[in-house]
Amino acid sequence: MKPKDQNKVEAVYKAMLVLVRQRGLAGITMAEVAREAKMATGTLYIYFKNKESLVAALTDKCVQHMAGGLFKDYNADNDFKTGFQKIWMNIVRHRIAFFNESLFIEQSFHSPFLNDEIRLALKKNFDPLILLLQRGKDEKTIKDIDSFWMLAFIIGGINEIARRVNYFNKKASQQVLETNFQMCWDGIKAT
Amino acid sequence: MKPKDQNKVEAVYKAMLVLVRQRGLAGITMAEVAREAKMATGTLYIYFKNKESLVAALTDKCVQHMAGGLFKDYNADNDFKTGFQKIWMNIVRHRIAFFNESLFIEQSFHSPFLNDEIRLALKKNFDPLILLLQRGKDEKTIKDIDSFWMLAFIIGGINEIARRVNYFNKKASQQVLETNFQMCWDGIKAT
DNA sequence: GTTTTAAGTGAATAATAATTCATTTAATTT
DNA sequence: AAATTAAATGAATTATTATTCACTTAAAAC
Repeated sequence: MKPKDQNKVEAVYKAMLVLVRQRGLAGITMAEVAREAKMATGTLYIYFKNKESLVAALTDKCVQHMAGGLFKDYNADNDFKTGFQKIWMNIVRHRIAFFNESLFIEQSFHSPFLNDEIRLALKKNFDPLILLLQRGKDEKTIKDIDSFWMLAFIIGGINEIARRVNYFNKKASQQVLETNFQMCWDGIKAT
Repeated sequence: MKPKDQNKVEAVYKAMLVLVRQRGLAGITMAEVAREAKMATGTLYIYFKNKESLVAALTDKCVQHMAGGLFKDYNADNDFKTGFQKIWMNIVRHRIAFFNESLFIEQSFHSPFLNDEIRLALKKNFDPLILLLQRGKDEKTIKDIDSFWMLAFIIGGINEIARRVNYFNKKASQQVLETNFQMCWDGIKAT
């Protein structure tokens, strides 16, 4: 028997991300996705039951991916600022490199497809970061501000960097990232 | 002759914003928009040539709206921080109150519809703010950081506040806004 | 109050897009 | 190397959605 070509699933995901970036979830058809992924329309339906489950599967994958790597190279023994900077850099680099994925999540968030389970998973991504912030507050290293809003401040800035790198075709050099981190840090550090 | 009911255009815009918030640009049909706006499908086509021009018209309107009010109650005689805070508050309040409009712009940004003219108009919105930042840098009140990135820092934080207010149904009290402004200010102020 | 004109209606039609399926292709097994 | 099995194909079908249009309604002109 002829085995399933597992590369195809990846090819479909990649095609979706490219097309959604270009035209939005509103603007793509299964035929286009198949063409972009270099396969026949019918083949799509061997790997995915229908459009809805394709969107759901990719959303899930992107959400998973976003969670992994958050604490990469993080060392709990480091002082708070060092650890926080590590994580900040991890997030910003991920958001820049996988901007299409953030975008896709964002779009599927506002679609007839997405369910509450995925919404919750998205929020849970940041639980470890909230714990870290608590440590910083306990040590009086950072301001005593509700983590919900402090996280908004941190993540908002990061998101906008990724947006601008992608929309305005800017390069975010190490220099630029460090400058941006400095603004973030000065914003949250205890006074 | 029977005159056009100009309220209908507004009703259609409102319906679009409500539905796009719920289901995304991908998930709405002209029939649904008409139903939500309490009119027959055919009536939509009296006011808008087709779906594309409806999306374009609403995007344009939202972009215009976002620009107005940025400098409301701003007094150039005030010291830099006072003036900046005024504008920061204007933006954050607008983004919260008209979150559906930001969302719609965002979605139409990634659609087969949007043109470069609108993209440019969006960017130009912030030109006056960039000028203001320059003043702050000249006076050495704020850090000497490229306005492009400083604006990313400022606007990113604001956007995320608006998102969280809307998605997590949080109330952004004056207290919360002031705390958030403080983080932003500490981030950009000269050290 | 009759005529005229354009708005408003919603079922009918046209266009587009999702999904299926008869057929072909290519691994694997015997 | 023939038989078997499931993947792959893409045209045909079905479903959905945009758009039109013959008709109705209501305001304005006369």
